[in-house]
Amino acid sequence: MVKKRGYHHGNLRQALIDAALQLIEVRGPTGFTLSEAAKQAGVTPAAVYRHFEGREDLIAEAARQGFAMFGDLMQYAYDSGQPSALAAFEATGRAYLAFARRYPGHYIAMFESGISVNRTPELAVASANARHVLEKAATELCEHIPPDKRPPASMFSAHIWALSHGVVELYARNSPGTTSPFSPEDLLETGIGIYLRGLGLIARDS
Amino acid sequence: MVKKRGYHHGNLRQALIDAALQLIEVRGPTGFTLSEAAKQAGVTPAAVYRHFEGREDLIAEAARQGFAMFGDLMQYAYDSGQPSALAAFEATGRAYLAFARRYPGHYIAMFESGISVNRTPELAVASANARHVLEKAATELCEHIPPDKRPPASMFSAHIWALSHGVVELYARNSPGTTSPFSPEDLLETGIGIYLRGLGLIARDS
DNA sequence: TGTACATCAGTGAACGCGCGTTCACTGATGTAC
DNA sequence: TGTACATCAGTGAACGCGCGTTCACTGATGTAC
Repeated sequence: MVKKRGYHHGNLRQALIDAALQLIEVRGPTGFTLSEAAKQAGVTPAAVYRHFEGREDLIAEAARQGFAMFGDLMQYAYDSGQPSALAAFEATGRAYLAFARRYPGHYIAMFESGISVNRTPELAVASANARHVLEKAATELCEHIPPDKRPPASMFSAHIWALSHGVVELYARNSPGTTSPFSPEDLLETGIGIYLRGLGLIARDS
Repeated sequence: MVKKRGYHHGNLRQALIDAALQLIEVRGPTGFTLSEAAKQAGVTPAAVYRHFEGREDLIAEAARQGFAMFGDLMQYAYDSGQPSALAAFEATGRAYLAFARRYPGHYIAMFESGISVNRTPELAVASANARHVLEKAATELCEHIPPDKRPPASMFSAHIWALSHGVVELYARNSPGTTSPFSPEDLLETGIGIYLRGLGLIARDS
């Protein structure tokens, strides 16, 4: 609970977003209600309308912040792997899963809340930026493949995104019944490893 | 609308399930309400309780039927590819996507509705059966890999399941903004192809 | 430094709504004789 | 074949609930003079 400064909250806008994220994380994308987020921020539901147009707008902003962090994290990981295209790519993949693990509320708001990425221009920009980081890493790595055997970079990155997302959804949630003897991190790392070997990007025995 | 036989409906139970599936497909996993499903089946909400314990129970049964069909479809595809382990495996993968495409309501009820696969014993069995088909195909294909380079079959099948699920969620929905120049079918087929090449199961140039 | 005043972030009551669920009931169906 | 009756699938009214949203308001804040 944030320390209140008397009548005015101080930073209600962000407090509402944080409350929303926590509710989404605990109760799932459906479990979020505007009223409850307001209550958790110590405020009347009506106060929300000073800062957001409504319920959807609140989720959209939470998702936007998620995409912004997501993009930054992947960008940072990408940079940390440079100048090796392979290292940069693998770091980016790991960053994907790390983000989903550390910020499940954001991840759910971004991918499972049902809000369109085109709902607001800001959200669309943040989402496109994040996508671009992964695509850049994929494009760069693609250049190490002989052109005649090279898949389109957008297909490459779509494969990796799909694999990462699938691992998160099926194995990194506490989704009951869908357990696996392997950790999501292991699954993603080995999966990407085999995939890259299939592209001839890493040696067969490494 | 099903032809009614006077006062009694005839097959209200299945009509409710079908209505639920259609609503889930159109409105998303959140959009489903018991009342609306009842209305669509031409019946009072209270009538639902003659056939189901409540809202959750209805979704669980819809998901169970989905898993049953899902398992059957993959089993059929698997059989159709025999005796080639590779052909059987690839057919099973294609069947995964085909199911998600043709029965989106079932797919959503199964994987996105938030109901636990352990909610009822019948649901758990149906889900385990479906998983088993994919694992069998993976195990069989694994045997063509030299034991020292062979990944555990459960890891293998987890990779494929994750990739398939990711492709469905990100590219096979009309999820706005997440478009790709490639069809989901292409994405999954090429993705699995590269992956299998990485395992040495198909030739590098095929 | 002190006062008047504009701004605006919050209140609290109210609304209409659709939800899931319950209950006593009714009337169609099918079976025993 | 006809009748009495048990079964049970549906009705319809009612419930309490929490939701998102609106509105006129109030009182804290900060600025101009």
